[in-house]
Amino acid sequence: MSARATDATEQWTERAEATLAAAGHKRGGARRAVLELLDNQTCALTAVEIEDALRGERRRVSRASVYRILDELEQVRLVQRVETGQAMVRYERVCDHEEHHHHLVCDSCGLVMPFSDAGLERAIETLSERVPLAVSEHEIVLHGSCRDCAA
Amino acid sequence: MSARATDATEQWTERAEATLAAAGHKRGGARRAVLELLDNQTCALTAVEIEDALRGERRRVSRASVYRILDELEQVRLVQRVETGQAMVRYERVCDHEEHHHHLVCDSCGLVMPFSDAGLERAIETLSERVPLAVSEHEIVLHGSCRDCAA
DNA sequence: GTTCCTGCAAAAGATTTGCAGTGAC
DNA sequence: GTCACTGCAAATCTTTTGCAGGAAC
Repeated sequence: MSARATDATEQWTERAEATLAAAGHKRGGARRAVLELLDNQTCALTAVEIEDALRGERRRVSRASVYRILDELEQVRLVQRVETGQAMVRYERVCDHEEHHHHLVCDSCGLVMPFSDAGLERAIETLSERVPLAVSEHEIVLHGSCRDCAA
Repeated sequence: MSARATDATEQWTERAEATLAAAGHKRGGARRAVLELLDNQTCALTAVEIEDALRGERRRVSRASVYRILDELEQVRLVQRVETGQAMVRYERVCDHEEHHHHLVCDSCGLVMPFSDAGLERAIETLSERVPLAVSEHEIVLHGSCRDCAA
């Protein structure tokens, strides 16, 4: 299932540790666990989901550490926030070589799915040059009902 | 400055009260004050900003009421949430006859500005038919530095 | 040995809820 | 008179911070 656990993606964890080391950080077990978990996700997770997943799979990591680690990673652009209007912020890794994507949110059951669209990216790019803001990032969220909930 | 205080927009407050009445609500001073305030905004406000603005301009409204009123208004689609990644949710009125718009957020100073783009809307519309979600709404936020902060 | 990493407990901030009194119909 | 509206205070939930011990370099 997890098509992400390949050489190409293992590199993200490695790259992350290298980037952090270059920024003067030391290695640590909690952060390593968070990195490996994020590296195997297909979509964005909340801090609580990360904490729960780690408790089951790898090693227990305190919630405070999860937030601190996510914050560090966000600052060096290894992860990005995703605001889905669900009261909690979601986070996912950023992969240069991977297609930029956005999110679909089912307002009934809370399901979050990724999607990408070249036409949309083009429109955003063109537009970015016409607005009174030096655009560095953009976030697009489509809300609605997923197939299960719409049925 | 406030180009919104026209007949066309006054109608929003009226329409809102009518919609609420039809849904079985009674009128109330706090809600009226919130409606009138929202009707005169050019962009989205947070609950705290609404509370502060009302304390100065019209009448004091408790924060709990602000949240309750915004929630009611959101449910009947008279206002919509705007997630700008600033820890607090923003709200703005929904106007059928008005151009659909999205938001620019300056990550340095927190400034929020509206913008709209027909090409972008077209791209979203086309795309909406190809995703595994019955899309009811979409939200687009561009992040970056505003002119003052970029200087 | 110094500096970063981590967990725990407490704090902070936004939003929600319970309850009682007031107002609309 | 009944049911909705509102304010206040308390509760809840997410996220942040202070502190102390342990680990990395």
